[in-house]
Amino acid sequence: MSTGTRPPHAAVLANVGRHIALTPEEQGLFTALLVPQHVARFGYVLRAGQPARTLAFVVRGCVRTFATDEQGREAGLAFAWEGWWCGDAASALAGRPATLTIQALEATDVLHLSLEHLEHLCQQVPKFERFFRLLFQNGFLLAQRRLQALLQWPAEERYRRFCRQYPRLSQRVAQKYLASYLGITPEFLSAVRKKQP
Amino acid sequence: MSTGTRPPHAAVLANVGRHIALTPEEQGLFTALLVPQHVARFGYVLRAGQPARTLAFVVRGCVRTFATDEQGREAGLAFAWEGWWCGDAASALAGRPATLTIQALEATDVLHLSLEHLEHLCQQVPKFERFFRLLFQNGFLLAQRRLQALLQWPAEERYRRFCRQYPRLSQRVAQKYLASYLGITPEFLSAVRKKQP
DNA sequence: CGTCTATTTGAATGTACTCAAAAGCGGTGG
DNA sequence: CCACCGCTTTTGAGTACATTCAAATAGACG
Repeated sequence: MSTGTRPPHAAVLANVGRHIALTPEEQGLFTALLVPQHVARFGYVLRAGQPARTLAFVVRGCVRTFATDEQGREAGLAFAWEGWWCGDAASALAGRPATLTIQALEATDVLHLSLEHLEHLCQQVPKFERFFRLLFQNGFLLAQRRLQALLQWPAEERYRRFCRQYPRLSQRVAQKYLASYLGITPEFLSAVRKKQP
Repeated sequence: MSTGTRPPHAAVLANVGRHIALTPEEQGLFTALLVPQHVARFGYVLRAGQPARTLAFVVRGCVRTFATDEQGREAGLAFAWEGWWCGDAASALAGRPATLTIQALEATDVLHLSLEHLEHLCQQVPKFERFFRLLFQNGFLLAQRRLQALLQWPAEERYRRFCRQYPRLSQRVAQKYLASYLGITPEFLSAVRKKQP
């Protein structure tokens, strides 16, 4: 008879388990390092200027990662929802304050893993090197596909492809955030949508 | 008294050595897996449609990696010169034919490491997991910075920043390839340059 | 020196942006 | 549960940034 409550780390263990097999002890080692955080809608998982020390796994909810330039313009870099990782890895690795902001678009629960803990973990359980290799490898591949999209397709095509690739997400987040991710203005996205419903 | 010829794998060992320390035996294991290739100017390290099985380290010369769309438009994704790695990792990992093309811009020497060998190597010498984690991590960070550039800066600004960041490279490669990398036409790059010499 | 390709130049065009205002929609409180 | 308020989306006019096409010039390499 189930209690009805899922073990709090089941989702992240499933995520890790997709790439490496862990013993129960290793699972314990790992989950002991995770720090849960609840973030209200429109709250922040990370703000530019604050110390960036962690990668965060989204257990529930949805966030967007963006960069803000001097004129206050926002460039949407990524979305992350249940089962995805987010973070300002560049700043965390360099030991510098965050340059990126991570904002919750819904009530969101995340698990933080600090980079110090990550390094420890990799030394104690070398399998984790592999996991994070695959994680960054995947992030790299996704970023490269997005580069290609920005370089060679017009806005309308980028929008259509995004909707095909992430149909759920395109319904889930407000259009202004989609526009920022696609590299266009909300007004122009609206015009694009009128043509392609 | 030196022979005047540098050991053929010195450059790649130095590159790996920046992140992990190898014993002489481990160095031997690694270099035994590398397959050298010489590519003439405007020859190809990899062509779209061919099997993509390797990552390649540039010992000498300079290459560009680009994607070609249905209309034949090229999107410059990366340059690689002495001391950098290149490859179509996405295709190689998926076991599918290359979608990217890697073209030599000068007479170039590369060392190929197949992904099968990479996996073997990681199992025999787990330190290599770490090396490739850091390699992909770095690639991810660079790709993310480029995304930000494309999303929030106009062409002129992207060009100026590129010249500041890679002054040598901006002299080394033809402008048409630079333009493709910056996401603009050669004609417009020419106009931008007239204003900012 | 001659050929071939890269770069420059200019005019016409198109794609996407800015600014302003109206319409729509959703979350919140009454 | 409904109505209101505020934010998001839509609409439209005017503009800017970047492209396309064509042709002239400059540079590189054999």
